[in-house]
Amino acid sequence: MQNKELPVDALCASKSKTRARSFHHGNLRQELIDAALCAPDIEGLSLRQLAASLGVTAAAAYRHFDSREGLLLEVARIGFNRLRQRFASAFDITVPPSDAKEARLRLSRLAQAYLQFADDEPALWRLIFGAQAEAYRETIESEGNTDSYQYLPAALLGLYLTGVISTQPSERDALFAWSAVHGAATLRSGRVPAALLSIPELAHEVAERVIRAMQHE
Amino acid sequence: MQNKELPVDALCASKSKTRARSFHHGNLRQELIDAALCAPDIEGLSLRQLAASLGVTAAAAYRHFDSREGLLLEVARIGFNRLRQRFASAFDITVPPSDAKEARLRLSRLAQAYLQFADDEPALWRLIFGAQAEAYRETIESEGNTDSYQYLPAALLGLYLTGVISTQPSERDALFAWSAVHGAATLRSGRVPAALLSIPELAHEVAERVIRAMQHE
DNA sequence: CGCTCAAAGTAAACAGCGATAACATAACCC
DNA sequence: GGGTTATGTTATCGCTGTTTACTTTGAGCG
Repeated sequence: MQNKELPVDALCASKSKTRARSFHHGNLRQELIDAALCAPDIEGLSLRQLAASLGVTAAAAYRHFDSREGLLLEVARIGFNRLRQRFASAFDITVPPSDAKEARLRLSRLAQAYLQFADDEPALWRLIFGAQAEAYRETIESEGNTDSYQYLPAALLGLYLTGVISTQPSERDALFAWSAVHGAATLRSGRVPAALLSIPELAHEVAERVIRAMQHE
Repeated sequence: MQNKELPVDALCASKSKTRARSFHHGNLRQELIDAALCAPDIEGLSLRQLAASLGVTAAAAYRHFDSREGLLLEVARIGFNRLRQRFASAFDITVPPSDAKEARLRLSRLAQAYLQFADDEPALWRLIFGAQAEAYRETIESEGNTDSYQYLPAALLGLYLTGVISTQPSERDALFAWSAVHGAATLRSGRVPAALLSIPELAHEVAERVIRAMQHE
């Protein structure tokens, strides 16, 4: 697992590196992935066009990937990693929240990470939560990459430990919270034009509503 | 607009009608739509295979549709209509809810309609809420088919009128409710294996949580 | 009844796609 | 340097959506 991703930089702009390598491309595998990451519609991209844009034949790609789906799987892997990194930036999961205010903030920041990811990288978002999402998810989870699922339960538990909610959060609580945030991201991407709220505002609102829904009587 | 849909019958099973029409098929347009409705993956279906399954050349389909997308648009139209019919069956929008209990039930039944549609017709669900959803939605809404959007605001207003919630529901309330239900449907289809709750139970839970989230202090 | 004509099918072709096989080149290692 | 291997290319296959030109059918009408 060689994570060369580095920052979420905008290397998407630079079309050709104008390096003009003679025969061996030198870095084709990574550049195919990078180019795919930049595509406006990752699921719908053409392997031939992608290869051609790197000045290479389509067949060359098959030295590095079993199939088109194999490339997309690799891209999806990066997508999941980027989302996980955003979760990790939302709050430090290893230390408990100091007080109720911070516990609330954690949930809000988690929602914000989710929404911002969908907004910043819509193509990647559609890839990993779109039609083929299940296949990618299964494959990638089977490789042990499941720690993304820790953050939401941890955030909810923090609410309980700081007294924001009075009962221990259940799996159904987590599922509802996830539903609300995921639905908000889906609706925001495309459906609602230009959006009523900014992403931080929306994240805050969704988080507060989810918390309120957990405060039984 | 000739709505021949009729019931959501299981005509999907019958492969060939064994009618053996000589040259003119007689009903090709409708049968193409019907066959597409039965496909396990509508977005990914092949026009050639679809035509062949009806004993007809692919080019014949172009007598009835501009393109493959044109056919899918027609299928999406039916999808939106079926969803709207399910909404209409959830409650009678022309009469206000009699009491608080019925107002709550209305929201729950609306959520159930949404979830049941996603569960009963997953391919159709993916088509109208999937990758190309925006395009279909825009086209179909521009034809005036927007009354599906009345039900959720109406249900929320009913909650206000019967005193379940104390403030008039805003557009953001509706957006959150929609997010929660849509997210639940998305997560349920595929992600959560076999599901923790039955659809009516899930619908009830989501509705109650959404209501609770609207009951500010 | 027979003529006409438009509607609705066919067959053949095109470009583009993913994928494979056979071949060519370049780099690396001893 | 020479053989091996990694990594390219070219050619080809079957499939796709789509268009063109042709053919068949059925319905209207004098």
